[in-house]
Amino acid sequence: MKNYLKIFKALGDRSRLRIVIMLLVKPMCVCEIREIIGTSMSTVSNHLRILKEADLINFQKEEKYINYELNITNNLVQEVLNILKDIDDKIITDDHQKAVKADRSNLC
Amino acid sequence: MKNYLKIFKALGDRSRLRIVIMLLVKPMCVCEIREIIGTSMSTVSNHLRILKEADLINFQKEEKYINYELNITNNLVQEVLNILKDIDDKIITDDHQKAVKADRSNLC
DNA sequence: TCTACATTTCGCTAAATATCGAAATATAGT
DNA sequence: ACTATATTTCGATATTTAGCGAAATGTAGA
Repeated sequence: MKNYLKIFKALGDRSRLRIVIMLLVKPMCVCEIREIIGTSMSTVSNHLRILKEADLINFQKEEKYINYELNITNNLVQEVLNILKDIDDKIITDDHQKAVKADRSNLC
Repeated sequence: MKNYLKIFKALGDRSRLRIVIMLLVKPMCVCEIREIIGTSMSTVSNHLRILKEADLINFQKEEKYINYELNITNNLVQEVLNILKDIDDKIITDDHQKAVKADRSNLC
């Protein structure tokens, strides 16, 4: 039950739900996510820690940056992501567009 | 996005997750749920209110009691319940057995 | 090794929330 | 209409949590 609780708790926060859905577009670094969510770096970092502990995401080093990505190797996460794909929401659409355009060389 | 957030927030609490899963067994009244969860009546009532506001459950009068039941008319709820069916957990199994045996005439 | 910079950790505050018992409400059955 | 009882609401408290800025950490590249 604990893994389910962690996932639901993680997704029960507006910022974290937005982060997970924008990672459907592509893996991103803390800087890029921060720019889209609009909170401080430390806050984003904390959200990412919680998402990681719920096993929703992973990270990978790439040059100077740490890329955060959805953990699609987890079956439960896959099922949840499948549900999230149906979300129809203006903020989510905007986030999506910003994620596509996100360019770390201009932000970080 | 709001409906998703409400559902995830509602399910991100241990007691509420247990309630939802035990309602998969059968509709139950506050008394019966209280007996299984083990908190006060008012706490259970509050959890049920939150689950109702997330559109996860409905209620129906039956004699002296109010039966709470899963709202399977909601598509999103259906998808979520489908995920929850896979939970393998001792507390959940125990709850399930207690729900089967629950007899309001001895409790309420 | 030094520097620049991406990220995390820490300490704090404000807001949200789970829980309780007591009081209020509603209603079924006499 | 009265009574018993099922349920909700209220007010209070303790815990959790989201957010911040500053300081610490880690590391890529010069």
